[in-house]
Amino acid sequence: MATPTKNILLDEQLCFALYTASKRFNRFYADALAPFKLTYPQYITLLALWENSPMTVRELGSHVNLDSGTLTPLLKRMQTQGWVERKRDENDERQVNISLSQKAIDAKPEIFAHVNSCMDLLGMDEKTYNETRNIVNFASERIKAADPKQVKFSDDQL
Amino acid sequence: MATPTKNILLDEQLCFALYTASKRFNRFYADALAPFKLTYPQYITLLALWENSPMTVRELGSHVNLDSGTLTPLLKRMQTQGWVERKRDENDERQVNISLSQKAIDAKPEIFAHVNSCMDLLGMDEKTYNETRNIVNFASERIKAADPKQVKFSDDQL
DNA sequence: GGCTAATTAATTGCGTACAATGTACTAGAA
DNA sequence: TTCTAGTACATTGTACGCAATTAATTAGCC
Repeated sequence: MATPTKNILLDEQLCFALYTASKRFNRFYADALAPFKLTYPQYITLLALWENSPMTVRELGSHVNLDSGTLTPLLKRMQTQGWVERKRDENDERQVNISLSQKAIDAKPEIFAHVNSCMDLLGMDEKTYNETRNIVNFASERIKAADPKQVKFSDDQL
Repeated sequence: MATPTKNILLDEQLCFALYTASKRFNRFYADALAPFKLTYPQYITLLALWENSPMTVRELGSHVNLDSGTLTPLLKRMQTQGWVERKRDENDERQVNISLSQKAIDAKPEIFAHVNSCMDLLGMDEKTYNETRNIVNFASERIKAADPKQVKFSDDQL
């Protein structure tokens, strides 16, 4: 006889926990970043650029795990709002270099200070925060490595 | 003097870890659910309905943490594909009752079995899986409780 | 009953996500 | 040099996610 189908409850799912937590953080940052009119993906784009600017769209995408289909319109909006500049590379015209605007450079301390103030609301000490992140990253690596396409559909018959 | 602005590195952020893990799980499930032509939000909608059907759009939304702006088009697509039925309540015509189709009831064991097979790929034992979920949920509750809107923008001057 | 406030979905508009495709460009082989 | 891959970005199409608005209905109050 087939293995009895284990029931799957929504609230017991790790994926649902991550999905929900990610959405909540998204809303949290939407509020925290509202004074600067930045969205969360725009904020992480700035974080990446503050660490290293300029970068090509490709380099940027590898840091924030987004492809050009997402980044191109996002960066155009950020350009319109004066956060970044987009310049096609003179040597290799396939590439577009993304650099921080003066506004973004100037706003960095202010944004950091405000975001840090908001983070204090979480009431998580540094140890808990770091442990949580490490555990999430551990699971994340496992998910990344797994490839469901290799699971034969007939496996349900086991 | 002002508190020195602590630097914020992308890879050290809990939010980024959750954001990335959530996207990876999304892709994981996109592959795992491909044989059934279901997306991840559609799958959690089915999970909720398998636990309790029918439900109104509002009840369903409170289980999966989505509002009608997301659910209405999602449910219409699921109706088109034969997973659910949508019927306006006869007593209170403001409400729409969502119920499982026979197809969804019949497919449950098959979907559970296949998803469980895919989950085995993660190579996480039950203890690790549950601990990870509990830690994520703990952080999630903290995020939910925090309200950045109450942080005065002048806090950066501290 | 008739008026008003609250409730519930649906709609609209904007911003991601990402697969698939298109286009411009570069570089290496014949 | 011409052909051919390969690379990098842009575009298109589909599907969320959610705030804000609208529309329909119900319920409370006089």
